[in-house]
Amino acid sequence: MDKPPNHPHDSVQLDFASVFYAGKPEIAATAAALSHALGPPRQPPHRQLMPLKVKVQSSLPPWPPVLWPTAIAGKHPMPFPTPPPAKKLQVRRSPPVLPQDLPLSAAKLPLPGVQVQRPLQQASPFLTQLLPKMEVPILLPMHATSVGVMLNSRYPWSETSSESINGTPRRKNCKCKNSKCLKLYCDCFASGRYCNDDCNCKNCCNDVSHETARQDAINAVMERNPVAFMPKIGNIPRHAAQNREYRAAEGPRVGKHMKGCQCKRSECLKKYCECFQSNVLCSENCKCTDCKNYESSEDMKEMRRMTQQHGVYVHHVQNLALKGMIGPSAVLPRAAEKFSGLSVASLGRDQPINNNDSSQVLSPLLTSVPTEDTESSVRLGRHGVTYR
DNA sequence: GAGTTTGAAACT
DNA sequence: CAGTTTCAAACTC
Repeated sequence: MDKPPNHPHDSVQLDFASVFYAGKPEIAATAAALSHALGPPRQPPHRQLMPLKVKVQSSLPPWPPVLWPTAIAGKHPMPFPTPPPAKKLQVRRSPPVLPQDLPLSAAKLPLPGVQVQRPLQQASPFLTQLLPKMEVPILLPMHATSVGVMLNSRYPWSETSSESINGTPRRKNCKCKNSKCLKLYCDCFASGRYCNDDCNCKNCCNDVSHETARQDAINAVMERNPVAFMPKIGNIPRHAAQNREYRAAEGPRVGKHMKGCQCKRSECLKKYCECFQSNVLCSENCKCTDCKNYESSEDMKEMRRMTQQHGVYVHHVQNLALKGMIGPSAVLPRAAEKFSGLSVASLGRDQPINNNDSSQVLSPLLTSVPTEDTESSVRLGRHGVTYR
């Protein structure tokens, strides 16, 4: 059994980075003001990522092994990692929900397997009044081995449930050979899990007996990319994150890949594409080529429909597309119809995002955007993306 | 099940 | 930071 962490557990720490991740830098400024009002942070401010720390009475047990509510966590309880260096983004604890979607008002909700006994609103009357009104998704980044980390994986929608969702199997076990399961190549590692007996990995160091090496690897990853363990899918509406029916609904999820994909050959219609695999549409974050993972793409619709209904990988659909039975020609008129009268800001993903390949259906809609070149036109559209 | 393709992660 | 290499999953045969 792992030793409890040596954390003071009488505080809840919000990190401004969370707010930045949520795309709300202005809220971060507010949080900074709050932080100032509540007193100096324990750690010196680091650039703009000055932590807001709210001291509250503690009734949390000092060391509950993080009991993931499902079997996702594998057979081992996740030990609380040792805190990374102060410059790293960190927070003391957070519930196992999609953090980008966690409003402060939801922080008081009891979550499976985790006791949240001290709602943030209780920390300060000021917070109580102000924060719930913000409707701000608050990220609660955590150490790389903690619950929050588990939200970062290639199967973001299977994180909160042990069962398969609409035929989508839950996380697979890895088969790593060379990475020792200590790099982000390993999905177990990337999602904060220990490998288990069901994995087929070799020379695995992602287990309790290699905790030191594992921690070093985590730190190394965080060094390269402080948000490496953050959830990859963001902008998920509050109700969606925890609503099983919503998650199981047919069609792409609402939300987007935070980093975006860079697919070149898969047209973002295969699981190579992280967006497609995560069942979200590509977004302005993506740098993909020949993307067909956008809302009105018939290819995408058909691919998803067949995948979900038959559980068969739908190369058939691609063949249809190649034969011209479905494809961009079917997309454009619809897009044109939808686009007419809409502002650039509503372009969204109703049309191909990236036209790096000029041979690919350069939509006349895009050329109608008054910009200097096509690429910038596309970018304008991307930044105006709206999701319902 | 072996081999190929793909794109993210890691490295230079 | 762009280009290259490594890696493991997805995919094909």
